[in-house]
Amino acid sequence: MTDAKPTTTTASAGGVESVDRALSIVGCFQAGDHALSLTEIAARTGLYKSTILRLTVSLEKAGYLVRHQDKSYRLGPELMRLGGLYQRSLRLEDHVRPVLRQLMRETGESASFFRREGAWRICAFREDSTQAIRDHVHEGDRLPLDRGAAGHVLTRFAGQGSAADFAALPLLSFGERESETGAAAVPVFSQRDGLIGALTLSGPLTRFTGERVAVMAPLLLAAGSRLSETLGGHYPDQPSPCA
Amino acid sequence: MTDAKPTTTTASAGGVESVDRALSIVGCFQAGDHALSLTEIAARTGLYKSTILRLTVSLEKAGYLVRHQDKSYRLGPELMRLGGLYQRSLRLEDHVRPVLRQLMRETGESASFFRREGAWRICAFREDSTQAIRDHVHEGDRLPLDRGAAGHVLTRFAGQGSAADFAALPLLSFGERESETGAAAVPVFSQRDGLIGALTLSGPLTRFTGERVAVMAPLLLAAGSRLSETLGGHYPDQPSPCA
DNA sequence: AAACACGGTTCTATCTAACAGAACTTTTGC
DNA sequence: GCAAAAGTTCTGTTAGATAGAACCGTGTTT
Repeated sequence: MTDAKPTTTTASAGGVESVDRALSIVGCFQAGDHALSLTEIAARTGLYKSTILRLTVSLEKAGYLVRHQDKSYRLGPELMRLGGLYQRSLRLEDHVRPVLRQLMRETGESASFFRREGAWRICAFREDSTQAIRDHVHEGDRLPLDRGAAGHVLTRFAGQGSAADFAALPLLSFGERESETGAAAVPVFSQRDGLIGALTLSGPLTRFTGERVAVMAPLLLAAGSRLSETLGGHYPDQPSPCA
Repeated sequence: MTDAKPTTTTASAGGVESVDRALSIVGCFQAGDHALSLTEIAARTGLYKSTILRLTVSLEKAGYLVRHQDKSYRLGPELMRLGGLYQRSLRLEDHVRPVLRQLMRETGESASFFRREGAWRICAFREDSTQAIRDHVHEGDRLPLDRGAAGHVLTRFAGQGSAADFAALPLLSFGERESETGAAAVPVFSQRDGLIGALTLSGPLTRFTGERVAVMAPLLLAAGSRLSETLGGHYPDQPSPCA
């Protein structure tokens, strides 16, 4: 074994060890990586090169990795195709995307929709602000659930939320995850699934002053309420049209 | 073995069989699938349920699948994160996206950037037309290389292209891949890699008349040339600024 | 020109991980 | 309530996967 240890283990968790290893190869790619050498992958995963060579043949066949002539490995296009399948399997884009676009137009800040997945929140949809200074989150990014306005919404409204919870909306954060980023978020409900996500505005702290938040808040609340209604859910004091 | 046979085989191709199997589980999800049952996955992959149950534990741990309380499986968020990593690893978005947006604004049709990956072409970036009637391709989609204007560009200009090839631009297609879709495409070059992709306009045949194509052609050619220059490549008769 | 370092590739003895598929349990539909 | 279908558990067998040494090719240094 080379000096780094694989982070995955099947000892107590079930699963198939060689699948774990293969996916750890894919998972060792990071933002900013253009390509990785065999040696670099070995260093990052702790797997023997001979093991990697065999595992990567399967990954290449499936389109998860591409090997180039200089022997380097790059992530492959099948990941993007599957990522799009995942995003569309949520069946939310037609509802969420227009609302994000409008919020971005109205407020000038980046508008995102986060979903909870286990102990994380996933940026499922995003419309970046057109301003040069903005926070950088990408669709697909996985962020911690215990930090940021969206994380607080996804935690606090998991059980539908009380009147006091709603009265506190939008939930705000100042530099919790990224020291210079502010955010405001509200919940989104559907009829079938209850809380399905958090609608969020985010940007640099300098643009999240009290005055600016006072302007954004009613727009965000209205958008969250309207989107919930579109999906068959509703905020309190606004009965569902189906009720 | 259940009645369907797995499509992947390692008999002559190398690789690790259980990794092939695991990835065939992920790969059996199709557009329109919201969730799949264990039985449905077994039918699509030809794997025993007991085998699937073990393989999916690894896939769930890695975030590629999510198992819900009703026992169904859905694609997981890690795919979207990795898909985004792949897209950004191309290091093209900052150059390509603005050009696609402008082309879409100027022409009203969907603008895409396709890359070749083996025997396929991948839609790496896309700006959908805002018109209600438009063709439906998504970023990440994999399309055949031997059909469509973009496919012809990626084939014909692989070796830089001759003067006659450039004179024929933009390459056109009418209902080759989708019977009601028209497309026009030009190549994009970079200094380091030569042909890196095809810039494409596409839409319903009814909007790809001779007159309409005559309007689009110079806009598309200018965009392809400009984008190539931005990336250090160039079209003939337009020497590289670095030369 | 020779030696060395590094990255990538091949090979194989060993062992255990993975599978097939039966049996069992739970859920669903009639 | 019962049958069918879906999901889950179990285990004997063996073939597949690994560890890691040996080898090869390329680039650098002396």
